[in-house]
Formats: sequence, C-alpha cells, structure tokens
Amino acid sequence: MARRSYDQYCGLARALDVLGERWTLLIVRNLLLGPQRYSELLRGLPGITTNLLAKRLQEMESEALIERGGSGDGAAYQLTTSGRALEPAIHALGRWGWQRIGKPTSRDRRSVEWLLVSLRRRYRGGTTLAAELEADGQPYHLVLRGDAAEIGRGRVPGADMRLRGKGIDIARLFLEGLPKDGEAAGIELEGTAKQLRTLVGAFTRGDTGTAPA
Amino acid sequence: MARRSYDQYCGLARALDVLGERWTLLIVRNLLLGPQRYSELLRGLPGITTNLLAKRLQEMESEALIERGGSGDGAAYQLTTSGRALEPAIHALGRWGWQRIGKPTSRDRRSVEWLLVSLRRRYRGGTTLAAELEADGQPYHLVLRGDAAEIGRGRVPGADMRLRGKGIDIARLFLEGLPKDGEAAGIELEGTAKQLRTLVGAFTRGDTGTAPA
DNA sequence: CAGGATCCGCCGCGATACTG
DNA sequence: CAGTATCGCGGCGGATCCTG
Repeated sequence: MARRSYDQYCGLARALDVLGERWTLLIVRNLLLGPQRYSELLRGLPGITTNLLAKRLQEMESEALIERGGSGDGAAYQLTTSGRALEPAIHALGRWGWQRIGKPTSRDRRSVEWLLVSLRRRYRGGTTLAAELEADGQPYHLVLRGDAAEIGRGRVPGADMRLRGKGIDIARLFLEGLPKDGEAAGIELEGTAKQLRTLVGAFTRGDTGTAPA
Repeated sequence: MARRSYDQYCGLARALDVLGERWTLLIVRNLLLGPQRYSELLRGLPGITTNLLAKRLQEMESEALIERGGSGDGAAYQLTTSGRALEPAIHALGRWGWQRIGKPTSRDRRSVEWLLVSLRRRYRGGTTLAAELEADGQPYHLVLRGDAAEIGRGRVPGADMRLRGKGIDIARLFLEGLPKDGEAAGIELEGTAKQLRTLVGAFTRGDTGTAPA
C-alpha cells in the first residue's frame, strides 16, 4: 500500500495525506447527512466511478474515517467519530466556496443535499422547530432546538411542519429566502405561514456577509 | 486550460475545484506567515518540484488566491484577500491533522514555520506581548495584543523579549510547554523568565482537548 | 541566483466491462 | 446490489536545461 505522503510533521500536511485525494472529502460530506449504502453514494456523487468509489471507501475505512454499519439489509457506510470531526473543516471550506460560487452553470449538477449540509453551518440558533422535508421524493428532517441543528435524511416523528416539492424549489427557498408575498413557489406546505417564516429565517441567507453571532 | 472540476453546485465542491490539487493548500499555508519569493517557497516546500510550483503559482494567481507583490528586489508572492480568507479552513484542517499526528517519523521533515501557523489558531487571547524569535537563524515575530495574534516572518520593532535557538528546540517549547524547572533547553532568552512563561502559556498545548474559549 | 521551461516515466484517475 | 478487472490518459514527480 504505502499511500503518498507529504512527509511533513505538520497537522495540515497530515490531514491532506489522508483527505487530499480526489472525492474523499465529498464522500464525507455526503455521509454527514447520515449513513449511505454503496449504490446510494454512487448516485449521490455524480462523476465518480465504481472502482474509485470502492477504492476510496477502502482507504477511508483503513484510516478510520468511516465504518460499515448495520447488518444484512441495513448495511451502510457511516462516519466514525474521527470522520465526523471533519465537519468543522468541511464547513470552513464550504463557506469559502459558497462565497465565491456564482450562478450555477449549465454543467453544474445540483442536489438539495449539498445545500442541507451547508444549512448545518448557517443555523442562527435560538429556534425550536421540527420540520420534515420531501425533496424530489426523498425525505429529510430539520430539528432545531436552541443552539443545535440536527439535519439529515429520513423522517422525524412528531414534526411540527412539512414541506414537499422539487429539490430545486426547496433549494431556492433557503438560498434566496421567502418571496415578499410569503408564498413559496412550487412548494406544498403542511403547517402555518408563520412556521415557514421561522424555518427559513432560522438560517443565514448566504456567505457574502458575516454570519450573525 | 479548463481545469478539472467536480461540476457540482456546492460550496465544498467549488472550493476543492480550486484547492484540491496537490500542494495548493500547503503553498497557502506557507504564505500565511508573509510573502515569499519563488526560491523561498521552493525551499519551504520540501518535495515539490520546480515545474509543479511554477504551475501552481500560475493557477493560484489566475484564481486570485495570490498576487505578485512588491517590485524589483522585493518581488514576492503574497496572499490576496481571498487567499487569506482560507485561514479558517486551514486551521480547521490543521486542527484535525494535529489531533491525529503522532510522533514524527524518521522521514518527516520539520519546520518551525508549520508550528507557527498553528499557533495563530492556538492563541488563547488576553495577552499583551511582543516577542521576536530567531529559529535556525531565521527571524519571526509574535505580537499578542488582546484577542489578536500577529505571527509572521521578520523582526518587529520594540519587542519585549527575544528567543534564539534551533527550530526543533523552539518547536518543542511550544508543543510540550516549559519544563518544570522553567529552563528551556538549548534556547537563548533575552527577557525575563516571567515573560517566557507568559509567552508559552498564551497558547494551548495541543489539539487533544478542547481549546478554551 | 531567481524564475521558470522541457522531457520523461509512472501512477492516480476516468470510463467501461464484467462478476459474485 | 456491491463491488472487481482492465485499459488509456493525464497529472504528478524527478531531473535537467534555459534565460534575464
């Protein structure tokens, strides 16, 4: 084996020894919303090939970033504690990237999941609300409780509200905010308009300005 | 040209489009301590080759991460505002890496500069002190003023204290702290023992625990 | 000496095909 | 569904040479 290394006694260089190869951090990003199976990762990472995904998963498992969880039918890859500890780094890189990002190009793939990951960082805090999302048929949950925001895949029991719509419309809702008329185009709302305002307002709009403390 | 891209409308993916290739983030790290010339970067990045450094510098300049500053004799590469905005991401990755790093192997190169970069993040705040370092003949400065820590290359006028020694001894001082007897082995001190304790105590020891607020 | 350019060999990556 | 096998190409590493 003997992976390529910078051979520098430096935290950053060591991190890049493990994370610097292509796709690795994007796999971590996708797992931040919850465990996923091989085929789900493959679909969620447009452009990666099967051999490369398999190789990366092996390397990441040997580096203890991920582990195979569950058994039988529920078998899936999930982050270890060490892998989850990458969340601040992913948020810092993501913030820098979102600051430079312009309008999506025609070649850009989109996923509401990329956005949901960034919402964990954009949460302002101080809200109490449990929401369910159904974007393009896939369920997600946002549970806001004081300073903590738990955002991931799947439903949540006892949700206060529910949004259903196309991923691109839901993404626009969180990226651009509610329109003046308070009607979110193309989105089916189960809940009050006030809850919707609370949900959307719980997150900072973008990364152009300084995020409120 | 047309660099390789993940083609994902996601901040992290966009950041990795720019930063994901080999050596790029390490160049930014080295420039965080101040501008450097081509040959200085080459010496400071053991293992990089001349062609690759030249290529990376071109790419980074076209991405507006760095710019050629100064003129004539003082010409050097320096970070732009956008490049300097990477400091939080570098600190986050560095913290993760320092947490996993063990003892240096025999192949590991060392540099007091890698450590100084991490000190900017490890600064506890609340100290007022201007110190000069001379490690392996190279001068550095640490100016601590309240919440701000300015750490970089070169001297600082009106330093309160001065340390001189081998880089490895100075690195050990900040990584392991002052020995019980308060005598820093192999280090020449201009200043009081109290100042030395203040300086060393102004930074957290490592990344194993949670850094104090 | 600073700041590259050029050539070459290799391996990481991407695409496709195939297997348990 | 969850990977392995194979192959071509381009990015990378190493060395050398060039120009102000």
